[in-house]
Amino acid sequence: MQEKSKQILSEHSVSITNPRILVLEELLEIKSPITVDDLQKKLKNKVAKSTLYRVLNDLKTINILNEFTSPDNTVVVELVLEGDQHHHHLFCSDCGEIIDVELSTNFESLLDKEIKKIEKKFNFIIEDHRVEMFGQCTEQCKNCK
Amino acid sequence: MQEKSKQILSEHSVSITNPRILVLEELLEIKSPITVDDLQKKLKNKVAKSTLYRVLNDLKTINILNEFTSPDNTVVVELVLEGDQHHHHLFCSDCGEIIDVELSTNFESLLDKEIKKIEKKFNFIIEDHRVEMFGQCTEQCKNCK
DNA sequence: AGAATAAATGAGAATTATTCTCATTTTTTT
DNA sequence: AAAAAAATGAGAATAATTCTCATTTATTCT
Repeated sequence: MQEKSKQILSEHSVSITNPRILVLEELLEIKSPITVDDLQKKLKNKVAKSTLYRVLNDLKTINILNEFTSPDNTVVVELVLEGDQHHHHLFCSDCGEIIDVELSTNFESLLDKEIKKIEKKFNFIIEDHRVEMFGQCTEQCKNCK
Repeated sequence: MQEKSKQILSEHSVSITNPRILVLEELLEIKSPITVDDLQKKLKNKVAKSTLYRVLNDLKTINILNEFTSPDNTVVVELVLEGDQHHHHLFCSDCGEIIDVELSTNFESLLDKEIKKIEKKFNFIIEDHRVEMFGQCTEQCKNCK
């Protein structure tokens, strides 16, 4: 993981420093969305708070960090590497879990068509989209059991 | 608008107070998504900051306020009254405008089907969804001209 | 309608999340 | 290995939101 982290940094011409490696390792490890606060806890004492935010901004800059908010407006981050599958998110209001969800390729292409219509209608260039789904896991997710 | 605001409050058994009327009037007037900060400015001096947040929470509680975040994680609110058309949002990264977008009923029903598959797959009850689209208006929106 | 009760408000303090500052340390360049 | 450039840590500063509490406003109960 450490090697992979270094590789990612060097591929993006970002200097290789300990905090960056630690944050990347952690994000690679969990490989699912996590709140900044939880990430901070996982890195407890190893990376200063200000540095964590800076590193996250660095990762955003090189376009490998997806940032969004949970239904209660908490910021959530997720590593998205080149070649990773396009996906969406499912939020559980009971336990707070956020699950990565891939929609069928057929549906995605219909969505693309729908988006082309919207582009025309509103004279927009649309370069990205998100589908978010909200509900409750039925007691079997990691946190609920 | 004042009458409508009072009606909305009484329909939801929320006591009718001046700040609540003022906030509702403003939201009814603009009838599109607005950041809390911009809303605050529009109500300048008429409603205390703490009260504004309280009133927004009241409206959330009675389920007529939709709250989400813009791509830069700023909180945005929007009044959603019973009977209002289900819609989604289009964000312009140039001017920050947020546009309400209705997708075709045909597409929405396909999305519902897709969501049913997700419910089964992840053993979830999904009760709501959002489609967000990100791009740039091509110089003709309110703020860009 | 008027008194009594309950709820909401305003002002600012407290809290939380994030950014900024700057002296020190680490990394990169040469 | 030295010099230059960049990143870090600690905590101060800022921004967004919630909380506290004395006062005001709304509702309830004769």
